[in-house]
Amino acid sequence: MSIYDTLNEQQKRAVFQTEGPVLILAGAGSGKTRVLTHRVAYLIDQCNVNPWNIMAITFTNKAAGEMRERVDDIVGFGSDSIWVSTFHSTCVRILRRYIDRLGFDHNFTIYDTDDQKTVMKDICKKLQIDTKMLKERTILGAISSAKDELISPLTYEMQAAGDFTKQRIAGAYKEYQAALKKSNALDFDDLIVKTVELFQACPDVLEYYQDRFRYIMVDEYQDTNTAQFELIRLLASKSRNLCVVGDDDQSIYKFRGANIRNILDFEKVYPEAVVIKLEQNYRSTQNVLDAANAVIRNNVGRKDKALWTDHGAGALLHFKQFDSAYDEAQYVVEDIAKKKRERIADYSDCAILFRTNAQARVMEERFVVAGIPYDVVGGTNFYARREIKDLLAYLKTIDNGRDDVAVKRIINVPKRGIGATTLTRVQEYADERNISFYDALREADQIMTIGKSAAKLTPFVTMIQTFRSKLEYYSLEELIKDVLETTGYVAQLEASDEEDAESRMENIDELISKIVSYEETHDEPSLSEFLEEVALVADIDGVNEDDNKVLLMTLHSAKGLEFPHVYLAGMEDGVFPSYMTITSDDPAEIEEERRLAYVGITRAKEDLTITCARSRMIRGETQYNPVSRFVKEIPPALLDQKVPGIKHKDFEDYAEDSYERSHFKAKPFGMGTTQEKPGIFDKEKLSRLQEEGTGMSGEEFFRKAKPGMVTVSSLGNGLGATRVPGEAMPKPKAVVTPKRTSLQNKPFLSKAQDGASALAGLAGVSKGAPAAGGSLDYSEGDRVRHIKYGEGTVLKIEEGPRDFQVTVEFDGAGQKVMYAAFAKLKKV
DNA sequence: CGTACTAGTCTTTTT
DNA sequence: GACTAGTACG
Repeated sequence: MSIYDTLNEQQKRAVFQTEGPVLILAGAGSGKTRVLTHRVAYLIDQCNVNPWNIMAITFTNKAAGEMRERVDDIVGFGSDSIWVSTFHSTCVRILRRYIDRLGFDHNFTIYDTDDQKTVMKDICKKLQIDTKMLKERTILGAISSAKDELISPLTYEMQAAGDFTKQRIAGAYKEYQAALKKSNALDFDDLIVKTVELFQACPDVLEYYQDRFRYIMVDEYQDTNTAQFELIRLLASKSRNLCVVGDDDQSIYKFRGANIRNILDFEKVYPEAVVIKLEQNYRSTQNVLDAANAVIRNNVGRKDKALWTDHGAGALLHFKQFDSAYDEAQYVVEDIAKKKRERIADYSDCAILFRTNAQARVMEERFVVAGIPYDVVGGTNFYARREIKDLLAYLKTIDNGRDDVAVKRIINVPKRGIGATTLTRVQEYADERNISFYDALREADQIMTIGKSAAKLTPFVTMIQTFRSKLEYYSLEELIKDVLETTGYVAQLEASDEEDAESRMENIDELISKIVSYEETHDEPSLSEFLEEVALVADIDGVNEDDNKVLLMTLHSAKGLEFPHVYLAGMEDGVFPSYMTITSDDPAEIEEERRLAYVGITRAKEDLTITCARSRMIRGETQYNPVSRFVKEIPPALLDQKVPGIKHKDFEDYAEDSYERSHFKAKPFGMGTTQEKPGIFDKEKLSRLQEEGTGMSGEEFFRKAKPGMVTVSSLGNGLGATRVPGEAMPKPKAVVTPKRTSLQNKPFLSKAQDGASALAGLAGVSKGAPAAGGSLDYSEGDRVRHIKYGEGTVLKIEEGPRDFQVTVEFDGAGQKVMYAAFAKLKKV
């Protein structure tokens, strides 16, 4: 009995087909990771391939980590020399070694979207581009798309002929690349592009890696863009042992340049390719799969396949529509609480998936109130928070003085009385001499134009230089603590009476512990490497499956994951599929959304609950949306509840026969423009809803909502979102919306997100002067009162680097650790 | 030079 | 609704 006996026939074929190009079309839950890991094992064990010659590429660090772990489990030796990593880290690793061939320094920095925008702003000013007409975002988006397609500034310029906007973008593109080069920086897209350029320019380097990577495997191949395709093509062109795994039905990253043709045309590029389809699903029940199959069947231009399982039909899918997003959230949270109570499921068995990050909010509020532990994946990246970016900018400056963006970010943070005029002068000086901003600072006393201000700049330079020299014998932990202290960053934060100062502190502590754990887990920790790891983390990477928490995330983040109990929330036309795609005249966009729906449905192992709301607040505007078309594409027999009969004939017809259609037919309701007609909802229901939700009487609402006032927006299919134009809906009176403060700024995937502590954050009360340095009017063993938690006993008081950390056992809320300065505990 | 306030924008999805 | 960039003011 070998480890391969547990595989099914197709999986075996995929594992044993080691030579030449292989395309594995792996449906959701068909065990592709198993195939990949067994394939690696087979190569090493049976084919005597040196682990050193094997490369596996994934899209996220999490996927890479899992793969390495599982290979470790079966191979047992040599697995650390297998190259398992993401596209981006692979490229960084190669570039760190060879980028000098392209005229960069080895310690280049990686710019995130924020940094990119800063650079682009400067460029727009320089090129006198009116950012009202042409936004930085747009330009950067265009540049990013160009890079995804390996289009250089020069080529872009040539293609821009005759198009004024494109010409402007071309100019900006050129300047942007020059600016990055000057700062010795690369953006995300550059990581791939520059590696391809390197391979094209230096055949010896390419050959080195071709000889090294004799067996290449690429996961989630449907998500590769043209640049990534080319990178892989170059690497594999010598050995041709390229095995790609993907599912065209799960291609959901077109907006990021993913080219679905890469997988659809694989056999054209590699005519000798062996194609293997994995259709047996080991994850879900047949009902879940039937639903997924029925939905995805409405797409054209896909490789035909149908998932099946021998798991049995399983439970029906649950469907529920609610009056408001609050009710929806309430239901989901209660349902999870019920499952937990009845021991049907643990918290970590449940995940809530939605289309947009913003939808997490309403859910979060309910979870906090219910006291159920949860984690939100994504949203604002931990490393994108202001205080974290500030500190990283210090580290970057110490690491690479050529990074102008970093230097300018911190030159006056904390305030050093250095103003805009001084900065402009310094920049002019730097431009004249073609030196970096930081180098200009070093010569501050030479800059005639700034006069006395030079005196403010010199201490900054001295400080940075000191950090640099200390770095020789310093640990990174010591460095960051030194930075926090010497710059006065913490002192400033403590002195500020900003509401979120406390959560900022927590974030900083979180950063320190990340640095510490980085140092602990790496043999030769370096500042550059730390900064690089930090730049390349994905939201999903931080998810810890061992925590017993409900996970909230977007459908995009959920790809590759599975949960026994899945809730698909916000299934409304206008939300999902999004308004943008419904109004778009490119039918491919709806298809991409449908693939996203397919991804969502197939995340469920046992139980799938689909919910939607009749009304929902989106960007401060209440919208009324019909049930998502994707729900209507699910055969009614698979749902435990009928998709509600909306009093609109066409709509009903559409719902009724959608399952019968092999493909989404021409829209039954006239395309597009804004039409004046009353809403499509049952008037009574809507009236009741208005009364409950907005405080307006049903009468009043309908007076405002008469035809001519209510706009059925141009959703193309006439089913649109209705709203009262130009008039913001009054706040729902029945619903308490707690102010979010520290929750918003909570450390990325913070550890203790229990209800009580989060509730304290929601109350947003912690202001006040810090007690640091002084003494406390209570001591260990004393009884104290906290504004939110009530009374408790002080267990421990520890003197931290900048404040006392007080551990209190509260009578109601349990044990908490808090900063004395913020907790404002009163002795009783 | 630093701040407090206002007006405008926005993400749909992310390495 | 929330966040941000820009401006007017001290």
